[in-house]
Amino acid sequence: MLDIKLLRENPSEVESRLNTRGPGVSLQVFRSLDEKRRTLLKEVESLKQTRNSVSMEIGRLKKDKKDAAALVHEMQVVSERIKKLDEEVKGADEALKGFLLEIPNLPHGSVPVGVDETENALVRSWGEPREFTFNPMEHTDIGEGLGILDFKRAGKISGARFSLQKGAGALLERALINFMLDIHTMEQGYLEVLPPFMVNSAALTGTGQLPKFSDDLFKIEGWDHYLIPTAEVPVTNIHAGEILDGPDLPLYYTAYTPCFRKEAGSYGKDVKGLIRQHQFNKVELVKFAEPETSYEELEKLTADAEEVLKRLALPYRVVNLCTGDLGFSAAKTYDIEVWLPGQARYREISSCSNFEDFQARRASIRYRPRGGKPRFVHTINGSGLAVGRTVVAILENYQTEDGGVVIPEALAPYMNGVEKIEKKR
RNA sequence: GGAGGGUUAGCCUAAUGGUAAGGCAGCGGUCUUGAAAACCGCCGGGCUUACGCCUUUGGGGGUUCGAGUCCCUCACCCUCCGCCA
Repeated sequence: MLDIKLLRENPSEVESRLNTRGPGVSLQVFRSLDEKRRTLLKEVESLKQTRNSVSMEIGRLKKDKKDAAALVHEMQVVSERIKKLDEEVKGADEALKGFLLEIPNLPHGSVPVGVDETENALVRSWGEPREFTFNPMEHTDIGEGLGILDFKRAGKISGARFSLQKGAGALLERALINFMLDIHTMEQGYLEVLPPFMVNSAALTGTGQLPKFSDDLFKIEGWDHYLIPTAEVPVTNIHAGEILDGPDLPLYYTAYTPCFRKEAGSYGKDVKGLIRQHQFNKVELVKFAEPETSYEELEKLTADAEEVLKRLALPYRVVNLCTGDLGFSAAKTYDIEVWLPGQARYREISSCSNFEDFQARRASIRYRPRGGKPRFVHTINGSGLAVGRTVVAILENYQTEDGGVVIPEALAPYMNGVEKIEKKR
């Protein structure tokens, strides 16, 4: 949610910055709603002032055993009017809030202006894609060939966009989760949390998935609960409605969770394999920081996610998403894209964003600077990393000509002695 | 699923239906070489240049001139019973 004062004071600037995300945002509606609300508020507040003081007078008269009938009658009329106006104010409030909840965040000044992902800016790249002496396969063929990925049976159990991992395939997933969490907790200072995988609608509104993107979410029938689309939702909401101590900031959290997404509107895209699933595992990094340091923290968080790829010796690049490709709640986002030899292209494996105070305002997450008044924190999060896509990257980058897969050296301690996944003869 | 108890500001704790009291922590000041103690002030949110005004007792609704207080309802927490990995 944007600061309402900013919308009042600089509507045209806000409008033009929002429009770099794509056409169609108009603040006309806001102006009229806001003015209507303030007019109503003025009238009802002055009536309440009258009622408050007269009611006190009535109390005094009754105490002195004097007659107050005339004043009581007068206030009956005033109260009726207040009741009616209060309803109008409530209506105006809800309309205004509803409007504000659907306005996306303002892009940061360092975000390149552009229409779609073709205009994202390359920030850096790391590692050299391996030269193959044979034609590299896609992860689906490798995995099915090794008997560690079984999409056919996953389809039988659950349908399209689900997977069944077996043997070394299941172990690899579990090893990666532990590997990533260990780096984040033991070396980078994040506190591990294991949050609920179902959240209520208030939490989803806090981080920005609701009210606008309910189509992407799995809702539990008959409950006000949804499966989480990312650990960002439960972890960011850990501090919803709280005032944190300034000296405690920044706070670093990491969490492993499965994530559930409908992937509505992606029909035909990545239908094969582990790339785009209704359920996938992810290790998430979440930070709460003071506004003055939030962009430094974004750089550090992105580097923390990159470290995982470096340890696994997987080539990647980092791009700065342009305004048109930016997510609803983000002010700035770095995507980390890993090299996939089977597809001969880079694919997103992590998305690291600074939300500034956009989520903090929606979820009411504040901190008290030493001795000062409460201020909204800045929230930063990113994947560290998407586990399923890391499996894809390992299968494709470490494949051998005989159809096997070598386990990256750094992962060896987590693989119970398995050094290479090989075909059974 | 059933029964009972609870939710007041960052924390703790009051308030015969009469308009949220007090303490702790924190911040500023006086005093002090410095600190502590003591004393004074500030210390939920919004509007206002200001004086002030409105609002806030878990959420929503009702009764009333007036609700922390009475009624209804929902959420959450605690205790016990039932069921259960």
